Amino acid sequence: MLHTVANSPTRFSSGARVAVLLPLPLVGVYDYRVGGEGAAVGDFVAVPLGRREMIGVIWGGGCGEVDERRLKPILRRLDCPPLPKVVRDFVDWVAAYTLSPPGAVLKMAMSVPEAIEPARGQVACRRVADPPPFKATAARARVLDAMLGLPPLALADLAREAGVGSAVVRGLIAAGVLETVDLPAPPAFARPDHARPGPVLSPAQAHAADALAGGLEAGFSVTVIDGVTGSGKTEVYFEAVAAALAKGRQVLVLLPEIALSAQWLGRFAARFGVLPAEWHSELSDARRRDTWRSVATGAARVVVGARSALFLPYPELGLIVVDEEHDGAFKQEEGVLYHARDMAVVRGMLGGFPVVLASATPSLETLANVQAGRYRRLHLPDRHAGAAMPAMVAVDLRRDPPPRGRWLSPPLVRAVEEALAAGEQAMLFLNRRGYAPLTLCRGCGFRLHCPHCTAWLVEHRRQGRRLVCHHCGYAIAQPPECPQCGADDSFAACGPGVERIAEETAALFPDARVALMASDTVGGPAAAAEIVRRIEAHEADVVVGTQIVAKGYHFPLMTLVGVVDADLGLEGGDLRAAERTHQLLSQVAGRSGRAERPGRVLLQTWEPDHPVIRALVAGERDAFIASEAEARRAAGMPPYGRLAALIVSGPDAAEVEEYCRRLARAAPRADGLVVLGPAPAPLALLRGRHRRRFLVKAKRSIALQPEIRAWIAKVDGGRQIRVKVDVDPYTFL
DNA sequence: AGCACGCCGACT
DNA sequence: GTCGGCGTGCTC
Repeated sequence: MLHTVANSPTRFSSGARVAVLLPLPLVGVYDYRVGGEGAAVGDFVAVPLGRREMIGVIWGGGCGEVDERRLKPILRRLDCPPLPKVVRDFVDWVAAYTLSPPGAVLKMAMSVPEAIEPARGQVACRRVADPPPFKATAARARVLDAMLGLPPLALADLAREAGVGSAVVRGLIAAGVLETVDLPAPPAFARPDHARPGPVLSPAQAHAADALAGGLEAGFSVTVIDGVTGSGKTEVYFEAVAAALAKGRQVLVLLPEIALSAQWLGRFAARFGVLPAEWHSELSDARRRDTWRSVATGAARVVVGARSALFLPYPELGLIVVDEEHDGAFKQEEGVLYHARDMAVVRGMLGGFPVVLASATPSLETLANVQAGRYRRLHLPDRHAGAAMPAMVAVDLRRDPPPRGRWLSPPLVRAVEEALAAGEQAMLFLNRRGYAPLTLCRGCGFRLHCPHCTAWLVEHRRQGRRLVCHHCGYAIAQPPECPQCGADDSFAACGPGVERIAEETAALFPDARVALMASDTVGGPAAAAEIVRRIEAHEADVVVGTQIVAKGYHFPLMTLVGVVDADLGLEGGDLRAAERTHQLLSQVAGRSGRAERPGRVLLQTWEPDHPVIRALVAGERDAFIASEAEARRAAGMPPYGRLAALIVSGPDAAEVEEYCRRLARAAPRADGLVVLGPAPAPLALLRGRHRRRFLVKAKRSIALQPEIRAWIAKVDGGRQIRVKVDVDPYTFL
C-alpha cells in the first residue's frame, strides 16, 4: 500500500530510514538506509533491488514495517535535479485515481532510466589523418566505409551503422586508425521569444486572447476555447503561452498526434522564433534523454507533446494547453489507463496554474463542466479571414447507390469530377485502414479471423497481400486455398478500406494524382510532414485517408470532402459513438474550403434520418449536444454519473469465468451504485487471453476508487488472472 | 518489470 | 547425465 508520509521531514541524514519509490508496478514504496552524505525527499537515488541496481525516488520517511536487518543501503545519489514536490503529488494523485501502482506512474515520469544518470561525456570516433599501416579486414573496411559522409558517431552507433560488433571499432582505435574526440554537448533548447510580435489578430481573436491572458494571473482555472475549425484558436492560445513565458514559467502544449504536427510546429516557430522541445514515442533515446533533462533543469521552456509529456518533471510549469481536447487519442489505453486531458486539469490544480482546452468540437464532459460553472468558455464564432463553413449534404445511398463492387456513389463521383475540373483538391474520408475489412471464402463462407483475438483479419495490399489483425498485429500471407473447404483461390475481399477506395479513385480518375494517408502508410513524423507538404503544394489531387487526415490541417485548395461511410461508428452501442461520429465528421468537414473558396461536404449514408446525420446536415451542433446530454443524464452516464470498467483476463476461459462468478458474488452494494456484468468483453479473446468485463456505474457523489479497491481485494484470483480497472473508460474493447 | 528458483524434454 | 523451456514468486 502507498504510505502517505505526512509531516515527515524532507531531509534525512546518514543512517536514516527512507521510503524509495521504484519505477516498477510494485504495490508501494520500499525502505532503504540513507548513506554517507544524507539525502532529501525527491532525490533520484540508485538502490540495490534483489541482485540488480535500480533508480528510484525518495518518497518520504521509511515506515518501519520491514525488519532493520533486511534494509539495504542507498548506493548513491544521482546528479540530477530532484523530482519536484508537485510532480510527486501528481504521481500519487494519478495512481490513486487510476488504481495503478504508484511505481507504474513514476515510470512514466522517469521515461528512460539513462536520462537520470549524469551526462556521460559523449565520445565520438574519427579517422586519424595519417594512420599507421594496419591489417585491413572486411569488417574494418565496412566500418571505414560507413564513416564516409557521416559526422563522427559514438562507438556503439558506429558499430551498429556498419553492422559489426563494437570490438571491431575498438580494434581500429587500438590500431591507431581511429581516434576518439569529445562530442560537443547537445544543443540547448533555444528560448522562445515571447516578446516577438505575433500576427495581427481579428477582433474576436484579440478579445479572446485578452480574456485568456487576464485569467492567467489568478492561479488555477480551466478555460475552454470553443471555435470552429479555422477560427484561429492556435493564435489565441499562443498569446497565453507568451504571457506564461513572460512570467518565467514553463509551458506544455498537448496535441493528440504529435507525429502529425509539422504544420503546428511551423506556426509556433513563426510566432516565437524557435522550435519548442518535442516529446513523443518516436524520439531517439539520446533525444529523449536530452529533452527529459532539459525539462528537469528548466532549460526547455515550452514542450509540445503527446499525452506522456504530461509526466515530465517540470519544475516551473505555469500553463498547459490541451489542443483538440475532444480527441480520443488522449486516453491512454494500455498500462496506466488515464485521460491526458483530465489529468492535465489535475496537474494544473496541483500546480496552481491555468489550463486551456481548445477544440472545434468540445467533448460533452467539457461542455458539462462549462455549464456547471467549473470551466470558463471563450467562443470564437467566425472562421478566420471570412471563409464560410462548408455546406454539408447527405447522399442517400438507398436512392443513389454505387455500382456493385464499388463504394463511391454517382453524386460523389460527379462532385470529385467538378472539383478536379476546377483545378481544386478533393478528400475522400473512410475511417478504416487496409484494403478490405473481411475476407471470406466464396465456396463455403469461411471467414479468416485472428487466432488470438475475436476479430477478422484485414487485408492489406500495399506490400503484397497480407492479412493483418488490427488488435494484436498478427499477420499472414493470404493462404492459396481455403483452410476449411480446400477450394483454390476462392477468397473474396468484402467491404472497403482506404486502400481499396484509393484503387477505385485511381480507376475512376486516371489523370488524378491520388495520395493515401493512414496511420500505417504514413511513416514517422518526417514522412507525415512530407505528405502534408505535397498536398499543400498541390502535388496531389485526391487525398484518400483515415481519421489521421481529420486533425487540424490547412489545405486551401481542398474544396470537397467526401465521407465514404458516414454511418461507420454509429453502430456498436458504444456510449460515445454518436458524439465521436459527430466530432469526427465535423473535424473532417473543417478540412474543406478554408481559404476564399467555399467548400462542400458529401456524407454517404444509408440512414439520412439518423439524428447524428441530421444534426450535421442542419449544422445544429448545440441541438445535437443538448439531446445527447439529455440522453446521458437520463441514463446516469458520464459526465452525469461515474463509470469504471473491470476487465478480467486470463489464458483459460473457464478459470476466468469462475473468478468472475466469485467477483460477482462479492460485488459492492451501495446506494446509487450498480455493478453490471460479467459480460464477455467486446473483444472476448485478445492476444490469447480470454476477457470478461464488469461495468460499475455510480452517482457522481460516490467515490468509485475505494469501492473498487476493496472489492478486488476481497477476491483472490489465481496467478494467471489479471484484473484491470479502467476508470472513465472510453472505448469498450 | 527483471531475475531467480524449480521441475520436465532433447542434446553432447 | 546436462542445457533450457517458461510457470511461480520475490525484490526493502
